[in-house]
Amino acid sequence: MPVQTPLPKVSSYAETGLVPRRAKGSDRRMRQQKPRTRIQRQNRETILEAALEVFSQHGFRGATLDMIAAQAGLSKPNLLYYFASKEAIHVSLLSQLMDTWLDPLRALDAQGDPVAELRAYMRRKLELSRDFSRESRLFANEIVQGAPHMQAALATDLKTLVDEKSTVIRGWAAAGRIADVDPHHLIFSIWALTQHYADFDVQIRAVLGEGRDPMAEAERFLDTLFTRLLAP
Amino acid sequence: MPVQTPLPKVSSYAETGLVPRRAKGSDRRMRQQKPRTRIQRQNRETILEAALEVFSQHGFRGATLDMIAAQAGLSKPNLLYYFASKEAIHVSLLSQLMDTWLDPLRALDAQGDPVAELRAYMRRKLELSRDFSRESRLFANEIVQGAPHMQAALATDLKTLVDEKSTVIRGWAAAGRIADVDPHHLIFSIWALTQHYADFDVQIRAVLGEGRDPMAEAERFLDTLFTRLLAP
DNA sequence: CGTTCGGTTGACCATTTGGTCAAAAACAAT
DNA sequence: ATTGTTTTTGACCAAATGGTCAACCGAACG
Repeated sequence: MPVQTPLPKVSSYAETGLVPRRAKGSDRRMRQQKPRTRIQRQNRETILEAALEVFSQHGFRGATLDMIAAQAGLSKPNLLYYFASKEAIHVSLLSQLMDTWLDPLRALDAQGDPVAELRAYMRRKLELSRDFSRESRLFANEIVQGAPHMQAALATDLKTLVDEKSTVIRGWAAAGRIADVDPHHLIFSIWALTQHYADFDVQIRAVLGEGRDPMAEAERFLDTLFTRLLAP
Repeated sequence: MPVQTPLPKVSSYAETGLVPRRAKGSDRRMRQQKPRTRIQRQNRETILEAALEVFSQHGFRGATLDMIAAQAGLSKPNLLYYFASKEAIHVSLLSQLMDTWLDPLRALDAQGDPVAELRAYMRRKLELSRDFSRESRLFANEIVQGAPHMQAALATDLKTLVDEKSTVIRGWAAAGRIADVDPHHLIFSIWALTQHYADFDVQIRAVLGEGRDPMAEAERFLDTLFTRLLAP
């Protein structure tokens, strides 16, 4: 049994120890990209919502189909009628998430005011951390453990978008409209600082103690931080 | 079966689903705080090192005793001769880690030059991320999932130390020796920015592409960032 | 040399868990 | 109502996994 999991291409069974198996029954039907009936769309929705709750709290391995089924109010075999496997639910959740997650960066406008654009990006990311902390933790869990299901997406979609926006930012720096900082690391710093408030929520609350509002304080602090960092 | 795990005091079996059970055989002996023989000290060491490797890569639930045993080059029953349970290994690792992790902050000297002290703290944390990335990921895994084994330590040891250093920093700000920023969030930002490079390593490498040195670049970037943030 | 005791392990066990399946409901179409 | 299709589930299964235990090994000590 390999202890050092080799980095997989797209989807790894190494993590779960499962051997890929042709699913037979429902699989054929579920392969249809678009769920047909209303009940299908609705149940898939319910399952994904439940799975998000459970996966984000326990990680992939820590979550069980029974937990997800209970949370969704469905029977376990019923889950597997809508998704081919536990892994399929996880992957579905992750790929769906990726889009939402990148939207704020896509919105960064090369024509806008540089400092305002970057601060707005930071604020949008912070809002995501506040309003979609489960999604953030799901993502964090995945990446911390080596992104066994997302490697590909990171190196393609994500990299492409980041590189593109980095060019814009580099342009702004070259024009002297913001300070001369490395665009990639500037973006990393926005990710790190905003996601930290979602992913390390327990720690932050433990340290701050009762009666404080981490997110509200974070917004003020980060606003100051980026204003000072970016000033030309 | 509860899907929503209630937050436990110190050590929770809820996560594993196991019911506490009196260990009989080795437990009595292993309760002795200090390992007696050299071989005991050495094997415990070996096991913890192996467990660190495995836990940091797969999380608590994702790791198995077989993986750890294989990595350590010991048999599974032998692991359980030295530690009462899988959980005991995990807890041992975490409490050991806590100290190392806080050292850099402890070293923050109220008598030193404010900006230099804070930048040095940041740099020490970044070095930890570089040289002890497994420890960082172990910690991240634990916190992201709600810190089931560390709640207490966070709210006591950690909070105490952070509050203490926050007072120092607030003093510096009040004296106009650094910019007037919230001390707690300043510390959070150092944690977030440095640990991000360890915990999200895969993502960072995927985005930067080949032939770059994330840590070296991070050091320059973060130095700029904190210099600009802290300038009075 | 034999006993003792720390250390080690093969075989085993109970539970958990992802997944299957045949049959039953529920629902639609005729 | 009758027939066909989709949805649901109780009962199972095989593999994985944390943990146990009785027996075994090896070296120190009398």
